[in-house]
Amino acid sequence: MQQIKVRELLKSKETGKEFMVKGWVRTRRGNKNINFIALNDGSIIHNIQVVAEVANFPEETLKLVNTGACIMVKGILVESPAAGQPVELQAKEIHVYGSAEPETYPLQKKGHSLEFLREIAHLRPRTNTFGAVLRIRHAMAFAVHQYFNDNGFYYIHAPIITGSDAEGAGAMFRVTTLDASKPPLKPDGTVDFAEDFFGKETNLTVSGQLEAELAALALSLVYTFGPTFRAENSNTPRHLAEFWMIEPEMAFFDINDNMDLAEDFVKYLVKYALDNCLDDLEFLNKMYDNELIDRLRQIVENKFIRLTYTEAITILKSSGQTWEFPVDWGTDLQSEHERYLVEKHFGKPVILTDYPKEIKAFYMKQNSDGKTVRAMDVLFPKIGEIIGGSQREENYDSLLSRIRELNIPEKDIWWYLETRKFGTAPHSGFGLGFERLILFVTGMANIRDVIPFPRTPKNAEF
RNA sequence: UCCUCCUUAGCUCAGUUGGUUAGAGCAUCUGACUGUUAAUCAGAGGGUCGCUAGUUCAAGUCUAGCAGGGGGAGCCA
Repeated sequence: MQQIKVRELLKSKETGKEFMVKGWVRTRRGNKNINFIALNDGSIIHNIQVVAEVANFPEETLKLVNTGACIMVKGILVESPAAGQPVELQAKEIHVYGSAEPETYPLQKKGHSLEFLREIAHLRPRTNTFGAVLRIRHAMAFAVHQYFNDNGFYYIHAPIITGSDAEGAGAMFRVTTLDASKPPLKPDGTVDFAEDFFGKETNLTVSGQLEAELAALALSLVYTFGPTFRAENSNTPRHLAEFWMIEPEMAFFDINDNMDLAEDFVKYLVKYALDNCLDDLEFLNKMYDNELIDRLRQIVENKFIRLTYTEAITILKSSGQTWEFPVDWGTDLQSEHERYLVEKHFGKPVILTDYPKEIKAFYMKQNSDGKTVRAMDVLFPKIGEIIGGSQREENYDSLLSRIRELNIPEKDIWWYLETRKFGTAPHSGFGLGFERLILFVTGMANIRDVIPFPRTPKNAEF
């Protein structure tokens, strides 16, 4: 007899037929004569109700069928006489793969706080919430590849170990095989990285963008999707030390093409979730955020607002709000300013462009005004910046002079400069924080609850 | 890293101006119930009050330090 997933079984019309399911017990209840077992195998948020006539099973077997236990059930699928489920499985045979002692199993039938579940991240995938989040996370990863493949993009694997910190996106984690207690020293007393594994100082990547640019200037449309590492001491519900980032890079795209792509891409992903994960979204909508599904629909249906940094400053200055941080042309926007624009003033996602060059990265293309660059940030309600991108500076001389202005060591990125020397092309790209997308789509409030095993300052457990 | 709040039973929390034996709900265990839906009902067990030091006749309660966690800020995705 072939095993069937709960997801298929619940849809099955083949009542009267025998099936085998395997999964983990959520609850068992009942009386002397009959037991009801809610069984879940993670294939769907719903459980199959297994009905066991107590007389048909040895006492020891049913005693082990507690919350958390892993069991196999063979039984006849029947229409359920009671409300709550369309079908149920009339058990003929039950085998316990692994019991879960009720007194010590940490997950109970009742709800747990998300903070507590973070402490038992090895068991939290067994909860409804994390089942839903992890299935949605999978669906979003799949949809990312689907979208790009359908639109002629190629998936590039950017290196995870890097020898440069050219983007300056943040503090890095060093990668070394040197003995930390007695590293080889140079005559001046500093560590001699020439003796290290790669013969130079290396770190974990903070961005695959520069490598993606190299590939875009050959394959035209590319994207990366991989882990990214930032050693910043960030303790917020929106930051991780290890997270996943999606970075498309497109030759022959200007900043407007870039915005069009970003908007279309994000809407595709949200729509994909609504079309393919509605069971899980309905659960999250009910348990955590009553406006979740409405908010997702609004994203898909409405055009994003596009305005320049300069226009945003004007709106903020004339808003009549009192700010903790003053608004002035030339300073970066603070969270309170971004939130006002997205949540109060417009009430929908906003794409801000043309920031002052001083507050943006060296590789962004300068506008003819000499003051601003073709940057774009996509700001979302609740989570703030979900995408950061720009048109890239493709002119060799302009890029080089900006690199020199900022004292970026040329020897580290000679290869990046060479792409502008040989067959340069206008191009653009952006980075989408995958976990921030999942935060938005699931309605979860803390980024540690949308990745299976979060890495944050002082926490690398599991 | 800064600001702020929190830490009491397995979980979620209450605990008065410092006062004698620290409570509740859920979970667990025992019993009842012929179809339950986070089943219900009755009973029972369960505590180094985060750790350390101090103030006091007396500390869950006040003070300091440390640890862990939440929220806000910065950095950013």
